[in-house]
Amino acid sequence: MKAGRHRCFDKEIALEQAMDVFWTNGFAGTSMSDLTTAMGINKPSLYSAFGNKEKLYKSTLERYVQKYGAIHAEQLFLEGKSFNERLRSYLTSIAQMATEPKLPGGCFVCLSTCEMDGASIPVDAMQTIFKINQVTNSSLTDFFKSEIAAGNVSSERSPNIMANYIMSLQFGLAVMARSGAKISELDEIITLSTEQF
Amino acid sequence: MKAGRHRCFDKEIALEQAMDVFWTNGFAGTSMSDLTTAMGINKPSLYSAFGNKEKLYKSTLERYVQKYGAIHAEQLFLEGKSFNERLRSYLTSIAQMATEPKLPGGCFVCLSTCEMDGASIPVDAMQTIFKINQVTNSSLTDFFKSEIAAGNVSSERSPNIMANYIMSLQFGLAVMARSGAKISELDEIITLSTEQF
DNA sequence: TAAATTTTGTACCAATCGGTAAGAAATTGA
DNA sequence: TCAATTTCTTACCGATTGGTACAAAATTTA
Repeated sequence: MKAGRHRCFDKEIALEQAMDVFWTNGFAGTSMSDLTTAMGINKPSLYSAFGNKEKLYKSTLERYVQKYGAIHAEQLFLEGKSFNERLRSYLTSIAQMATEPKLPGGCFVCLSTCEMDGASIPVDAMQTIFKINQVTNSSLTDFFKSEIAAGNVSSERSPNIMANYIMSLQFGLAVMARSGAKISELDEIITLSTEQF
Repeated sequence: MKAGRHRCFDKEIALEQAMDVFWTNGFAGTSMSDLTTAMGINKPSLYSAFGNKEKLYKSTLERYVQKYGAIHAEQLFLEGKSFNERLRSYLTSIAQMATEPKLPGGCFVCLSTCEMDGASIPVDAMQTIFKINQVTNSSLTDFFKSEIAAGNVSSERSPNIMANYIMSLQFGLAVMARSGAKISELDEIITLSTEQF
């Protein structure tokens, strides 16, 4: 055991609480006071445990991807389901998260991507967001490649174009959820948007 | 002619400059100094002409809808084009704006909608954004209703569901543009997303 | 128990936030 | 020319911003 006073809070729980604040208000809309209040700690404790506002932000983004990204991606590889069903499961998983009352509305990565263009987000954090989207895109592309190889989907469509289409769909669902769309409406959108597969 | 010193700046030009700043950085990410610098005026001139930060923000939103919304909507009613072509023209018009190098990335309304959930945007402004989306939705719904009545599209699909689908598509395209997607990629997404019509 | 180490709470820092008071400058109508 | 009116510039307001110095409190090792 290392010497010194013990930390009075759970670092993992505090990180998730910070994630909720950033997810709700965005980077620019979140103050350090908002964070310390939600996390139930003082500023020196926050800075000691997480660096600064930008580093904490990046940590919450990575946490978000790890906590939710994997769950959604799993739906693409469910056994005993058709290609179309798995695609819809993936989007439905995202739609459920985006409308879950216990969570902030929409998708944290989508919100962060929207904040990207301006000067309000530090360059380092922008690269983090950009990379997350890049990984999502290449994962989806790989998925469509293998599905084409397996003969589950027409080879006339480019895997990358399909990946781009699904990405814009999930972004779109997230924004719709942010503006108050119900899960039933998102389900209908998903059904309509995957008709051609 | 009214008495008193003349205004040294063009109110309409200043409003568009403010729009660009909000469109780039969002409401929370924009400071009054950002605005006065971009508009080339002093703070008292800004407050005298536009009220305060929130009122100016709402004015820029209304300006945005008036300046760009109409152009996009026109595409839906072009004569001599099929239903599918007109739908694609509508989305392409949005995609071109969202990727136009001279403009901030994406769509101002989409960005604002993403900022909605938190406490960073005043309630009054949130209602403005909500209303804009509501108008877009009902306009699209009306459009699909009349196209169904004209026999240009299957009556088996609900007009409102189609409107929701197109809205999430345009939001999705805007976010993709915000993260650096090229117009050629968005065009491919549009083609794929309108195949079923 | 004493020294070393770590976290805590308080109190503070310069800079910026949104917003305004007050007077100089410019323009009109009389 | 002179009062009335409007906008401009400067300088400022209290509050909040992100971030830190410092010492008390708590814990381990010796």
